[in-house]
Amino acid sequence: MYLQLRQRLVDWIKEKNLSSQDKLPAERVLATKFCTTRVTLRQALAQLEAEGVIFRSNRRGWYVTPDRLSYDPSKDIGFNLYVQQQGFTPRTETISKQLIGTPSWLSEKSGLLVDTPVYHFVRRRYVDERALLIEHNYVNPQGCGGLMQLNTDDSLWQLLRDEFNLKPASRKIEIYPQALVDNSAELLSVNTGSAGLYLQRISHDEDGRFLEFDHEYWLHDALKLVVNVDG
Amino acid sequence: MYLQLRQRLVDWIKEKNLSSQDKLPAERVLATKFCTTRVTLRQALAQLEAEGVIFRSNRRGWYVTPDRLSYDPSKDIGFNLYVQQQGFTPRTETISKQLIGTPSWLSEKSGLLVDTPVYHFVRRRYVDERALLIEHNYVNPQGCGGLMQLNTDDSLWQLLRDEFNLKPASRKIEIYPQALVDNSAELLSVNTGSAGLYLQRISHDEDGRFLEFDHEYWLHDALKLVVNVDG
DNA sequence: AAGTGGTCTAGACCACGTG
DNA sequence: ACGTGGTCTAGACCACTTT
Repeated sequence: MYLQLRQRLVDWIKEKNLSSQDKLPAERVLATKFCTTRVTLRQALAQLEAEGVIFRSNRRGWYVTPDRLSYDPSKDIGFNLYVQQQGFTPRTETISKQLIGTPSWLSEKSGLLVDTPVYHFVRRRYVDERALLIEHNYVNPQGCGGLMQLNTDDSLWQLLRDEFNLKPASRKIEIYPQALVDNSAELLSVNTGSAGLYLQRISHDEDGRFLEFDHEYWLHDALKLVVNVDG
Repeated sequence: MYLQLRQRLVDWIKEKNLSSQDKLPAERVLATKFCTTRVTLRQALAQLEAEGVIFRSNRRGWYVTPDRLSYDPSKDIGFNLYVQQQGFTPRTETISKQLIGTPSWLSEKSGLLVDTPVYHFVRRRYVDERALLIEHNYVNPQGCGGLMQLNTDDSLWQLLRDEFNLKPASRKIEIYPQALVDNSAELLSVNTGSAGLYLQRISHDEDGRFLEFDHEYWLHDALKLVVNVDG
């Protein structure tokens, strides 16, 4: 029954010509309109959410999902440029930036000694005013002292390249589906346990020196990764 | 409440020392044990499912999720070898193989003319007897006639390389989270709408000739993609 | 044949977002 | 202040799996 309802909802959305980011009526209204219980309706909505057709924003209601953003994590032209090239409007918020001591897990991954200073940035990125991801950057301050005083609402890599002449030569990227919980879920205004995509990237320069470690927590329906590989 | 229950379940699993692929008790038993409703229990279970802690197999019950498989889609050493290297037991089932006419969507992606013959393989891959993915391969028969008569329960790329001297020179990979529906969901014994990861790969040889197009539908909790990128 | 997971009903309360 | 989504109750039936 909820799968039939799912289909009726899809048809209804198409009929009403709802498009990207448009809001659906309240659940009780929809349940009445489609002659069903709220529970069953919510199951149909959850189905469409899983398929990426609609999304919800924390107690605010249900909306039609925009098209996925294409994203190549092996490039470093910067998020904002990427988004613009695809005809969307980007925005980045720097939530926090500080100089911290290298934690042990980062030490293992980067080779930095524990408690060595390292820059830590937390940023939230939007596309068309929908928050799509939370990004954590850990940057080796060697060679880019003063980075923290600059405006980090654009591409970090652009700053590193243009201001400090730092370029990544090799990158190791890890990607897997992971539920959004705790901080990431809160900052993205989604429920704990919402489907998400986790992306991690570690970059070294041509001398094998650690440059940057990066975590990204994306909404599950927000992006399409595109990678070109040779050889 | 269901988040507290989630935590109690985690603790209980740890206490009982349940490990990879072990079965949890029936939902009604758990609901009684933890003094709650089946509905609330199921919400806690769904939370743990989203986090990849447990998984369910079609009306059979809940099980503890094994570790993720690491997987580099830019390599072509073959699934079976990959899995073995990580200490697991692989298995591949060829569900269907046939020579079909190139459909229009594939024509656009590959450059093959519509209705030109192309090999189509559908395979199901297991790790430790858990079905993790459904794979569709479309192979350009030029240069590998007779491929369909060979055993395709191992690496296709190994066959192409060893039997036909075909090697990919460039690959374009697309990856995104996508709910498992219809055939893929059925073949993997999961409910329609279960979280999954979609992976698509198109390979050309050094002359730019189309070699192979590949779709993969993975369980969301089954893999960790690892890609190394230079430059 | 029994038990199980999947689904559904018809309510209810609460905390949060919005006006 | 109101309406909303998020959560919960205490049942029930069915189809499928397992015994």
